[in-house]
Amino acid sequence: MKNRFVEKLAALAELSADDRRALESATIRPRQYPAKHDLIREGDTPGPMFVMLSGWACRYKILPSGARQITAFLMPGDACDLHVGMLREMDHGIQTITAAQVATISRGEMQMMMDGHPGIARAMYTAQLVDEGIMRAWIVSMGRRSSIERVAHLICELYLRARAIGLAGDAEFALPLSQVILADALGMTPVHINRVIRELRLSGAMALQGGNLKIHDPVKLVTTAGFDENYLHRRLG
Amino acid sequence: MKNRFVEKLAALAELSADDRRALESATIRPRQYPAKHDLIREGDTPGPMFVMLSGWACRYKILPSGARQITAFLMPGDACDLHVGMLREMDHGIQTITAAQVATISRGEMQMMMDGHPGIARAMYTAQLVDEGIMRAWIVSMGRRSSIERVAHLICELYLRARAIGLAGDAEFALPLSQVILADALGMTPVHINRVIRELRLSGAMALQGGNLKIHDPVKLVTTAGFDENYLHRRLG
DNA sequence: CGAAGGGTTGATCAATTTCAATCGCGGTGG
DNA sequence: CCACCGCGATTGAAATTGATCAACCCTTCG
Repeated sequence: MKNRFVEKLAALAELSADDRRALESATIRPRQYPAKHDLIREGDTPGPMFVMLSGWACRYKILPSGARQITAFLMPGDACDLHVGMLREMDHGIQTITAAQVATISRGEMQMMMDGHPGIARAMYTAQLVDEGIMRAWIVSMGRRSSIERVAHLICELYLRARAIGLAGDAEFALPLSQVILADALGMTPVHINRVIRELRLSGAMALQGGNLKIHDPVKLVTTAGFDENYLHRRLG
Repeated sequence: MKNRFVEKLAALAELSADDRRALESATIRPRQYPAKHDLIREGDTPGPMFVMLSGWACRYKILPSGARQITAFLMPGDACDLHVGMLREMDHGIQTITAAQVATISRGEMQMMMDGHPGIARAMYTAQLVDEGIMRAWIVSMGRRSSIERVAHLICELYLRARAIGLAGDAEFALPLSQVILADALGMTPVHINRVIRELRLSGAMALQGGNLKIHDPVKLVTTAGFDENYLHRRLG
């Protein structure tokens, strides 16, 4: 059973066997959560760092109107909030989407690990930069891409992220996101998401059904998304 | 003449006199750039860290269609890309909006400064967290706020940021952003920005003219924005 | 069996973009 | 000195995207 956290960091920076052991022992005791479980809520005092070992989660914010906006998806291997303990309170919540195994690492423990393992520190900082790049890409999508481009772009991003951690097949991966969740992430209505997905299916680019996404025409998908994978900064080989 | 960088960091974490001296000497020799000057372009190899000492700049991305999306505004005191030297190439550009004084700090120098001055390290990490909070707030705005709410929300953010660095008066501050730039930041058309600004003026909430923004009715502005300043994580007095 | 959640579809409505023009102002070359 | 140019702001009208409202279907699950 692979440790997705170690896998992901190893893809971002060179890790020694010792680095890997440290990361593995820090995440040896994950907790299991059901779907739709709040790991932390807006207004809570920040606690330890979360590490997703399996399952998906999201950051989200609820507006006064009751509308929800998802600001990030967390996939296996993703850690969140390296430094967040410095803040007084959370400005958003984090909730599981599927059942998930989540490890926690205290701020002190993480600090010690990064002090003693420069490779880990490098990988964590790079992961942070990638996350920021993803946030910027989301801003670009929301601001300047049409609904069909937005959906296609998100699918491209999620496919590459899934593939980077060994969760995607050749042109297919498990995408456990309901249309409501996609709508909340992309700033659209579920109704419109549904139509856009149909349009992408009819165009032959991709198909999403039963939590499984198949990319039928990668070139078409990438061009309709205007996707440039540069921002994900994946290390070669 | 105040050093806005030191001011800003001091507002985020306790800084000793020695910390301040270190920051000041690192930014003693800023360069002057004209408006609309690219500090770094998408595709460039990342260089040193930039520190804005005066003037405004923005991060931006150009899409294949030629459309531009601004993903962040940089104001005096803002530094960018603490760790960005780890990446192979920039996934976006940074351009001055007004004439600006910009200091550069090499990655090595910054590392040494943070190693030797824990207060500086704390302040930098907190600044980073605030920047991430701002990005998330932008995503929320673009996804789930109407155009008038978006504009009002951005104005609230910029006012508080300006005030935090002593650049805002009681209910007024210099906002050197053209309607085209606001449009590129908020994912709208300049035409519509114009109408929304008029609407906000007619409602008595605020007025923007000649690069100066006056808040006539703070309560109205905040409520139409649905603004919650929590995410800016400003330290108490 | 009934209810709930997720997906799908049609019809209508509203927000925003697009297109097209005009205006004012500061700079600049003749 | 002044006509001309370019940029930013402003306004109107038409076109379009995506939201809203309202069903209906299917599957799962208590």
